[in-house]
Amino acid sequence: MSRPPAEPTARTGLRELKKQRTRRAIRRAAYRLFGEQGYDATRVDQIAEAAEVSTSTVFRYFPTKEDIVLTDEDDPVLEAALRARPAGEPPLTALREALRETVRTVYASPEWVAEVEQRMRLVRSVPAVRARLDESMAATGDLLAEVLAARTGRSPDELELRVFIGATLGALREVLMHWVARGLRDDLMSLLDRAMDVLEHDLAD
Amino acid sequence: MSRPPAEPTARTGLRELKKQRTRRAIRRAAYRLFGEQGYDATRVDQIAEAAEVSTSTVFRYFPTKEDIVLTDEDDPVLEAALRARPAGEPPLTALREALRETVRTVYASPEWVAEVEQRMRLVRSVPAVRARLDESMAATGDLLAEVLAARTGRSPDELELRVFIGATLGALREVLMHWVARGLRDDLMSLLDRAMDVLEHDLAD
DNA sequence: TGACTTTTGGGAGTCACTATCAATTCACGG
DNA sequence: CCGTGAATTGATAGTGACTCCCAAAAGTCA
Repeated sequence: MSRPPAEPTARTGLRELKKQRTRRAIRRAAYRLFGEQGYDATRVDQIAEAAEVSTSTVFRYFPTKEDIVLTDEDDPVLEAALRARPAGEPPLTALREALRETVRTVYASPEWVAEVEQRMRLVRSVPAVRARLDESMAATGDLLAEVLAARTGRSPDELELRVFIGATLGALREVLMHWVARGLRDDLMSLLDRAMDVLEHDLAD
Repeated sequence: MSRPPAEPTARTGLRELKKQRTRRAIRRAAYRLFGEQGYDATRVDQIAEAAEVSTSTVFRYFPTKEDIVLTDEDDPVLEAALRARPAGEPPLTALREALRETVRTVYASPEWVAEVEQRMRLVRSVPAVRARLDESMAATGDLLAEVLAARTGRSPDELELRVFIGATLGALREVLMHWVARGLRDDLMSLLDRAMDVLEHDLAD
């Protein structure tokens, strides 16, 4: 896994480091203020001030206020997990296992868990954030379509494939909503399993 | 089906009539301007002016600009169709038939078709409108949960039930997106059938 | 017709977000 | 270690959706 010298990810040292720091500082400040005063009552200026950057900088890092909440570093994990599934495996099994793997990965990092939980609480309470989540899930759908289409040699636009993905993501959405509605107390993996069982067996209940 | 005299829907004559007229005028003006200049380039002031009302009035009728596009009169149709299904019928069949019935109803009215098509075009091109559609589909999900829970004597919050609904609506969303992506040329009913077949058979393809 | 209620218009204000430009900070070869 | 070029930042001035508020207008009903 040696990297070529000119990676597009880690360009030049100090600059990139500071950027990541700023990004984190903004997120941290935002989460703190959201927790203290609520999402709507927190102005972007306040977040900027708390993070010790200018308002313009906040918008340079996050295109919208909702994006401060939803950064979505899970997509690459899901994609990698799905690509790692054996070629012969039926799509639903592959997707199910990839989702399980993603949950496992997230749970392996305590701070990641904390972040996800904070995020989900905002998803529940703030409609705008929820809307943004749906949008990002749609993007995830496009991504999954690409990967699954490549696996089976079909077109990523084929209706049957998209329906399959749409149904699965719709189910996943309900899992997340159910989870957060009950105060994140349930075991996410179990909820996911129950949901995927519904999809696998027969949807006719 | 005779109605009690004091319906909350049609309160008093002239007032209500004018309201409906204003509502329509705003929508008509908005659709026209959106078509001519695009959604983003159309300011709410312009819509107000074209509809010959004040800007405040526009916001009194529609809480957001996106809501001018999405009014969703289909929900009651869907609900009625679902309630009309025989009690013994398995949920997926009932929901499938209810959806078919809804599509049929919409297609029975040419102007309704025109409206839906215009709406869908904006859903495709404007992210904000699409987000609003997702939100309204979530609300539809809550509605369906109530009705289906009542049918089977279960709780509307039960995960399995919500997953079932979420998956179906996810599939429906893909149908709509597929339909609009191909310029609304396909037969919507056929697309719906193909999608429901995917859900019914096995999602494993 | 006249009192009462609902709806409307207009104005002032808030806040997320954009565009722009000068100042600062970092990268890197000499 | 220094100077030049590139990336990043901050400040400022917008824009436009949306809210609040109040006085004028219109509809309702006795």
